[in-house]
Amino acid sequence: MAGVRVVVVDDDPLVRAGLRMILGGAPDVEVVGEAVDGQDALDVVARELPDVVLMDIRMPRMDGLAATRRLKERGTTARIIVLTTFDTDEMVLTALQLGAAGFLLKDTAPADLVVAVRRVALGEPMLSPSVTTQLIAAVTRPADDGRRRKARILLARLTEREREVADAVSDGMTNTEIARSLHLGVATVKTHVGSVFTKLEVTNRVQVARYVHDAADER
Amino acid sequence: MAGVRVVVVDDDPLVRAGLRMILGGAPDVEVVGEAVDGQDALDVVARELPDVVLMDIRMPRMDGLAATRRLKERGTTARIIVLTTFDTDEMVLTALQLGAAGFLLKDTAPADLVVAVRRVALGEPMLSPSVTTQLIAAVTRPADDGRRRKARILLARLTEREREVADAVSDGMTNTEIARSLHLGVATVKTHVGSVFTKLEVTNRVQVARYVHDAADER
DNA sequence: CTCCGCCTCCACCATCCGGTGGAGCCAGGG
DNA sequence: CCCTGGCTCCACCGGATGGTGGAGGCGGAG
Repeated sequence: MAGVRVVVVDDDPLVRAGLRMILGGAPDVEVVGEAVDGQDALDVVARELPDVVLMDIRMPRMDGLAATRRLKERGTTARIIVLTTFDTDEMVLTALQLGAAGFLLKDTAPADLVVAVRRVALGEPMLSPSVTTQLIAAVTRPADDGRRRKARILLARLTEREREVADAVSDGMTNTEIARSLHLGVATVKTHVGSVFTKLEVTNRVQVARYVHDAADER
Repeated sequence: MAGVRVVVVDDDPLVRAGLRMILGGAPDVEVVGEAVDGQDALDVVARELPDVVLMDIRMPRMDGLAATRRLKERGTTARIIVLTTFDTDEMVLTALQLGAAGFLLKDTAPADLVVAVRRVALGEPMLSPSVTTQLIAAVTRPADDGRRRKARILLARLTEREREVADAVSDGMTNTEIARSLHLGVATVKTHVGSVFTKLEVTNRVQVARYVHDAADER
């Protein structure tokens, strides 16, 4: 194999030159093209069919995320590494959802950049540590946020039976259906539903459903 | 600084020896203790107060995930790297939610293992490529799963007004409240609620709330 | 043993819901 | 110009819901 073919996309000539120099130092990597914005990138990638694209985000005309989307829509085989100075949560998630294979900060060490290009060319992902941290936060955070905890606490005050009834209620069952399904009298169900309302401090069953769902959605 | 202090936890003596040898090759890393299972690990970590713990998952008595949870509960300052042969989605997410700083497969190259220990000691995360891939999948996937899409499609059939009413319904409001809040007659609200039921193919408002919630929870 | 909490049920009643079958108004498209 | 679809409202009805007060059984804590 002739090495990894790379296209560099950045509106700053200095950055392009720097990347060219860094990547040029690796014998198995070859920079086969440059683009100055997203629009340009579409053409260059179409012409050069590179293995990897190093894509800046902030660029005139078309930004890196939009360009990534377009490339993916066109079914490009090139793996895309997003390369930027800033790493907001939103950008990270957006880029990855668009199918970016890597997300690196511009403070990445030259050696790591080369490693990233090689790894991504092999189909592996490569993220900067802080990006990984954000990603971990993204899957960890939802595990315990505000109203979730409140819902848990309130639901914990329910007795076993009440909880069963509350679950049934939030499945959209009527009292009669619940009675049948739990082998109870309708009167009993109504009693339980009543105490659920009191304990959760609500006045109708839709609100019960909200609490149960909030407390539930385990991920 | 005297180097990174590491405790190795694995029930297999061969694995422990191997790790000791790999890490021993690095002058700035020192293996200060070993444990043969999770229970043991708690003691050793409490005694040695290491910077980093290399934790196997499959172990007798107490597995690595449980041990990680316990350590975190006790407010340990040690960063934990989970080290295992297998990487099921579930384990990865669980470990990270428990606060593991790293998740490495046992096929990791010795050099990378040392790098991981150093990076984790500095507070950065370190994941094997395949683990990173899973993590990306985990944050990308929820963007469109089964009943979510169905809910979206059904809700799309609602008119503007009906959608407003549906939202109000799933906030737990009564028809009268909705009427007031949207400056409508109660009769109108009832009409809208009726068509919402028809279009969503449900028979009561709790089920409407389910659809709206399913379609909603953007992440 | 007695009290307390939970579970089970009852009756009564006002209100809310959900279903049905209308009707008038308006804007956009054929 | 008429038809369609969305929005607004009306009346009527049976059944479901939510609120109140009460009662008996049962098991555990004091």
